[in-house]
Amino acid sequence: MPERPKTAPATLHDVAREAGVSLATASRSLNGSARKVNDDYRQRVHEAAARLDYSPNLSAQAVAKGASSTVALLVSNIADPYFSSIAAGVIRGAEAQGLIVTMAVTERSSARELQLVRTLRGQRPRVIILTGSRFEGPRSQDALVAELTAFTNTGGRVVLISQRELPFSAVVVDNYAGARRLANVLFEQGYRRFAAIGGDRGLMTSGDRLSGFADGLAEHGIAIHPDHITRGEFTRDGGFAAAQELLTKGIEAVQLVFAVSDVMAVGAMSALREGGRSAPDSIAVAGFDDIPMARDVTPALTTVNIPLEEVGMRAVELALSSTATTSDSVVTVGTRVIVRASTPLVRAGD
Amino acid sequence: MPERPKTAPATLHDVAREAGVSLATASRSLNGSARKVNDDYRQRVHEAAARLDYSPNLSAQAVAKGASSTVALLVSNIADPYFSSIAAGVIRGAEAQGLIVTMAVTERSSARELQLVRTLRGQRPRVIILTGSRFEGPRSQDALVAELTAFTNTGGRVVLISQRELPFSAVVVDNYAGARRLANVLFEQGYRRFAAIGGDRGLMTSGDRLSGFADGLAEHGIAIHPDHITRGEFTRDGGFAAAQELLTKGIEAVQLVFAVSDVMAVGAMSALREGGRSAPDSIAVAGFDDIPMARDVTPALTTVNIPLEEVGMRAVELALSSTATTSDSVVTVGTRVIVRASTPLVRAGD
DNA sequence: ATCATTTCGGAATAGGCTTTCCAACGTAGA
DNA sequence: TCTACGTTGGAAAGCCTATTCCGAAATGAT
Repeated sequence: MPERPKTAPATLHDVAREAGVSLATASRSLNGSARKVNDDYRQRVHEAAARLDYSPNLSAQAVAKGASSTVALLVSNIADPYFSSIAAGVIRGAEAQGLIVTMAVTERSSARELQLVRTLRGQRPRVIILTGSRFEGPRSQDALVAELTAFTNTGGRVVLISQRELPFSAVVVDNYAGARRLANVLFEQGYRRFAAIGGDRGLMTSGDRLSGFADGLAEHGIAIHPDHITRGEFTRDGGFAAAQELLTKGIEAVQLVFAVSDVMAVGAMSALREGGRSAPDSIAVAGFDDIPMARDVTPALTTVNIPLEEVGMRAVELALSSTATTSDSVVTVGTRVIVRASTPLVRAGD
Repeated sequence: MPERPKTAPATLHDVAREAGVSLATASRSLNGSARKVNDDYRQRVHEAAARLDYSPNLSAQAVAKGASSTVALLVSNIADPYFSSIAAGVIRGAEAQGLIVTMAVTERSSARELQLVRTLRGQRPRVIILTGSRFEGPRSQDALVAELTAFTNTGGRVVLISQRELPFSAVVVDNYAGARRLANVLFEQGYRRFAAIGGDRGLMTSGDRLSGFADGLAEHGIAIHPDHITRGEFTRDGGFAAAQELLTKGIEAVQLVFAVSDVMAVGAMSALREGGRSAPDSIAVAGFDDIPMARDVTPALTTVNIPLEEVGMRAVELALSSTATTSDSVVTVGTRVIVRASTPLVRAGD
């Protein structure tokens, strides 16, 4: 039978009184303090705590200790499978260390991102993890860097995911190499004439994947015609629109469309289908990320696997590892080309 | 140029000293206090704060005010699009109220759920939101109810999503009615012979949808043969396995498979395809939830739309609305049948 | 010009917890 | 039996902020 305190939560003070011990003893009993307390007392305190439904006030603990037990995570859009997979990894990694995750979404706005970092910093989290690729360009990030630096100066850790340009630790994906290898694999499957769908100009992830892909093709003396590269938002709808644009421009001769992310590839496949060029029969499509959904669309999507959940876990580990204390370190996770039904072998003479 | 405090974050005290005012004045200047402070002072304080990279300590504020500014959200699995869409809504709703969201994942384990509620309660969040349907059954939830009751007794708000059995406020989806309507629509499209895939027995969401569907068919004198109902985990793989089981049992005559969730339906489509019964030509498939992905699979999935993001927002609003203070209230959100390519019209005589 | 009000800065207290410091106790060694 | 030392409980200080309570200054009215 739980009590009915009606109003204020039980405090440690209440527990101490109920157990007939001092505050200090109660505190030492209920958390793993360095000092021992007599088993009799321990027990009395625990019983009293149970009786009062006591739950330690984490905020008060944070104030007293000067360190909270949270990890702050910023994502562009939690409903996007790319980010939600990373978030799952972050949550798992944090939990392994007994930390709680607080999350905020930036909606891909730098202004919001800055604002959120400001707010989140107030939580005094142990770590702030930023995902979602930044825009290139010199000055655009100054305020953010200043804010993050202030945070690290006071003992906080910052980890960037998939972003190496800012002076902080990072978990990065070798987008360039992955895309390059993808291009090679596709060439070997017989593809020769390509189109590409990128993210907004200046988005680094998109840029790296695009140039990796282009360089991979260049190894075989192939170039993508500039008219066959379109750009859109880094979303399903962005991919849809970009593919429509390709159709308008005319891609009759094109055999395969490479989209720089799976969500864009999925949108593109829908647009292509509506435009009468269904994959895989009329045109092939490849993506990047290997989000869970890539397996289940029809045709299943050829893509470059990133161990998304591992990326999230690694970010937490990196932040908390001692080496990260002294200097910024970068962990690179590998990628793997995954060939599925969306890019069948090209018949000779096609 | 940010300072280099090297160690401890600047405190309000530091700001006050730097600005040459009292602690009280600094506090009143930096947050929207009820009392006014002279513009000169305000300015001085703000400048000092900027100079010191001051960021208010949210934990300390929470202790001083006796109320934190966080919302705690529990989901089964954040990588599942159903939950990540709801989470997006919760985050948006919380942000509208200036609240921060902390998230934890239960992995569908009651034990973990209880444990997490205990931990989260320590945050003294304004609201705890639980998603993921509970299992039916009398006593299994006692400990959880006790914990949540202790929380509400001390002024916290609890909101359940898609769950009406526990004595707390809830945002519920009319699963029964939606499934029933779906059955009617499918009947009108000409379907007569059905199979169904459910979640684990005892999972309420699954049960409601299954019985709604069955009742909808019963209105037209149709029943599903017991052999044509299988169950699996509430995941993509669960749907895959359940569909395989259906194939084994033999569903030659079946025209349409209804899965109680879209993720299961997606898994089922894959299994059916592998088994030589591709949708929509060889068999039709319908799901429930209308996750974003439902649009993009091929064939696009007929399903019952739930405004997932709205559900999340509503949960926050409900928790914070004054009416919820006095008694537990239930908000029901409507559903809408969405017909897509996975359930084409049945040719007469088929 | 005087008195009643209002305005607003500052000192002090509260809030829940951790931790340092002190003192009392018990044990062991001589 | 006496001293030295390690244990362990308790009192109190400290963490950072909000807010109450005072008092002084400024304002307005008569």
